[in-house]
Amino acid sequence: MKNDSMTIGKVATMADVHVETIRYYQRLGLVSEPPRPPGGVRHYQHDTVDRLRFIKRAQHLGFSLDEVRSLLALDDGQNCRETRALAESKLAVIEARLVDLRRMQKLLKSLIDECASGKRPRACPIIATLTAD
Amino acid sequence: MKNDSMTIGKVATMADVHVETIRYYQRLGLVSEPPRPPGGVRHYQHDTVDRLRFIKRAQHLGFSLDEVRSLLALDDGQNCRETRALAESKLAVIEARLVDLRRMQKLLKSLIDECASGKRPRACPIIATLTAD
DNA sequence: CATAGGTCTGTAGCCAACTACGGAGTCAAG
DNA sequence: CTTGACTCCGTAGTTGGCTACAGACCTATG
Repeated sequence: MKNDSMTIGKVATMADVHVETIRYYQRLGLVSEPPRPPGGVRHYQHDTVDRLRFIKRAQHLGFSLDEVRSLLALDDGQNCRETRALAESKLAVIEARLVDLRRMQKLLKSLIDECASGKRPRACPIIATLTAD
Repeated sequence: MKNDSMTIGKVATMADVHVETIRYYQRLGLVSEPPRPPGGVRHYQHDTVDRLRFIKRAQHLGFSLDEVRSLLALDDGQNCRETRALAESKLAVIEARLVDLRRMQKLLKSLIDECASGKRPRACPIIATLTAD
């Protein structure tokens, strides 16, 4: 039973961000600001919480707020052709990151195995994982 | 036929970073500074280039310089028990990121497909991809 | 109906990660 | 052996992404 009308403080708590961060995102246009009822305070719907969570997760994956903006545009966008082109370019970025992350994952796993089995003769070449073209 | 002795400018070009960035990393201890021959300039080996590339790639994957430092410690570290614990915690981080990235990838793919097949009835719920717990 | 705690607006400060610059020294091509 | 590009070292400035007030205004609760 979610109350679909919250003040900014409640939204902040639910999305685990500061109130000021929400306002900052509003200034950047990443989150929209509902109209303020004359002489009252703004009320937000639950989708604002989702949007904030999305932003935070995407940042964690290495996207800047500018990149996040264009990811969000996929959600907001109308034009199919544009949306598709954007989605394709973002997909390429994501797939490149997946490759790098999988390399790191693999390397860490083998490092842990080596350690576990007592060997580990020399320093492990973790740097080599991400230096290939 | 790589010349294994370069000045800082050459290293910067090869790693595609600014000279100042290298010095900055040296100050942070992420990259070591070879001794300066009296009245001369420092010379670097190719492994510095690798190290710089690694740092940049890792940053792109959402790791801060502090986190990068501990990844590099895996390469430099001697103690097997420590190394293993560190590797395990980094592995967990990486796997969480992989999950999020795969979600995004999947969503973008289906978005592209929908667009291609002419349908796409309503806005696509890209935000939903990363809002799940 | 008072009052504590939340909201609003604006502006200023902070931290990470660079980036730029000044002035002196070094070096290599011509 | 000059000259132009590069290095060194220190310090100051910038950008992105917040974070912290200040002072006025709302609003829920007892």
